[in-house]
Amino acid sequence: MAYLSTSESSCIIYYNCLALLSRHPGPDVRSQWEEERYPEGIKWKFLEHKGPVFAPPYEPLPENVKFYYDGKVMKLSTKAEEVATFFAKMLDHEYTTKEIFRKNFFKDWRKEMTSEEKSTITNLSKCDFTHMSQYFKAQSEARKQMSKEEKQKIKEENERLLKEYGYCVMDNHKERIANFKIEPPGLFRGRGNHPKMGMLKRRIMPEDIIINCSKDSKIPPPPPGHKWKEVRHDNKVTWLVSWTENIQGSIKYIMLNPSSRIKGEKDWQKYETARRLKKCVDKIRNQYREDWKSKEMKVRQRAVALYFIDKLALRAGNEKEEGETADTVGCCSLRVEHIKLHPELDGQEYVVEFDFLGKDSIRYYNKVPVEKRVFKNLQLFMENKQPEDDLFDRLNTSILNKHLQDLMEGLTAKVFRTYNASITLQQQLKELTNPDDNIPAKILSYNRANRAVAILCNHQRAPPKTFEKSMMNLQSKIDAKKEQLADARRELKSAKADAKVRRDEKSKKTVESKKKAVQRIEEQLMKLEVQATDREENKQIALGTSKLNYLDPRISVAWCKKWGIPIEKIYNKTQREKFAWAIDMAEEDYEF
DNA sequence: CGAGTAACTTAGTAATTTTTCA
DNA sequence: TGAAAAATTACTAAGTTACTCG
Repeated sequence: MAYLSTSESSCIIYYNCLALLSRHPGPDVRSQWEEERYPEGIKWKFLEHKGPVFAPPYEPLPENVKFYYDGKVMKLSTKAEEVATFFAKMLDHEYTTKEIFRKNFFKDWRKEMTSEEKSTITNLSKCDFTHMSQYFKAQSEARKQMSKEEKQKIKEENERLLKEYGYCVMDNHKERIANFKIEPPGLFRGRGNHPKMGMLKRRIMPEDIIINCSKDSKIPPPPPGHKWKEVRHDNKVTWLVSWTENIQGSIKYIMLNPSSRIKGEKDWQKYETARRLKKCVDKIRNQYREDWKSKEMKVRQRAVALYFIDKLALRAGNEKEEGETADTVGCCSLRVEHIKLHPELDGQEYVVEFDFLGKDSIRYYNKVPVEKRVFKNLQLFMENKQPEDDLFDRLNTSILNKHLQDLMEGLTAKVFRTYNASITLQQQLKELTNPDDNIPAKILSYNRANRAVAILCNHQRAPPKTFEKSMMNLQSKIDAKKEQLADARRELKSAKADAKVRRDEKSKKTVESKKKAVQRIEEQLMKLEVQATDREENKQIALGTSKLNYLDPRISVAWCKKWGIPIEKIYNKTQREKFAWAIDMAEEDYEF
């Protein structure tokens, strides 16, 4: 598309044109869309939706499902029973064995009890939820055993819900909503060692809900007998619905799907900012290397932190309120206890050993050789400090981001992650793609490039429970295929011998077809082996997060075009929807 | 500044659906 | 054709960043 420029200022126009072209172009396309270059901060002009879908009401257990306290049957009040079922449903989970979880749960559960229940039920260990738990297991089993028709009915009901509540209209477009269902009540499951795990997540009522839509839209009615907390018309924000959650007191939102115009444009902008960083990253690197020598402690700390963020793709690391969340850190919040300095380690000089829990309590462990000056600075920062003291005591994310803003408009710490991820993919693809490879081998190269990024960003996953088994299955498949290949080769050989003797057309044909068979099997074997390699290398690494959030999709699209790889091999349906803008726009010569 | 809040992006895991293969 | 495995989607927690207010 010739009119597509990659400059940021034309993003909005481009996207709107694209959206229109691919949807239903009206007669006055241009003027209509050019109007939509909103003034500062305005996100939309028209917004209409149906409001959220609430969690289904609690259905009390059948009479024959019992709860036992201290060995004796006890009938619970509806409210207490509901909370008890939350615990019962998690009985098989490790959570329910954790002291903090049990303590928090019991405290919140007691709040829901009648005074009578409260005086009887004083010890969680005397509570027997096993019958309830069995009942739920049977229920889920029964759900699996449902007939085709019953399943179909449920599916249709879900589709109806989606059709009715899953879409909104924002400025002439019907857009998919990401999370139109309100989170149901349950027990809070934090990640890692969360001090609030097990607390009761209360049921959200219409009275908790703030609706955001335009004044001239049809305002969604609250459920009968209820009222919204508030209806507002704020077009400086993108959310449709919000409520305050009771565990951390934070606000939750209903927003649009990543395929929507508003999210797509923002995503595009993000990558354009990262590309602007590409242009000045050398200058910035020289600058922070100079700053390592600064007389000012604050400047030195800032420069070393920025070096880590750039080199290791660490997150900014905001301060967190102690006791409110799991103890995790990012760059600016690193403590002395999180790094070890090795003047020499395994033949390398000036090695820094990192060991800390990052976002989602995922462990970051890395031994990194650094420049001497960085090393000396770190020694300085750690002087006279306790393990639990901040490494960068003169620095926080606000100071760092203010500095970055001065270096480049729109630059913040997270832009470095985006930049380094995308540039790494591009460079790895160049390095790893072998033009002579077939498609599966090229895709392996792509996955390896993707993997390099995931490793850089420390995107981990728990190894799948069935990993070992599935590897073994694959290996036996490979072995079987090898045997099949040996057989086919033998057959080919004898056919050749036969043809030599007979010298007729028919036996020649047989040779040809046997040759083809061998080739086919060789290819199949190769595909299996590639698959095995790929899977093994992926054991603990999650590719999805970087693909979805850090890699400029135009790099991948261009790579597919260049090597004739169908885009479906790289992006599934959801991903193609999210990256529709990139798929239409990037040509094979696209450079990040 | 420093604390607090709002808005939005990024994240791993659980649940569900689709595909594969005996 | 149905069970197992793989792929996808749903879910919601946990980050970052900008901004306000005293």
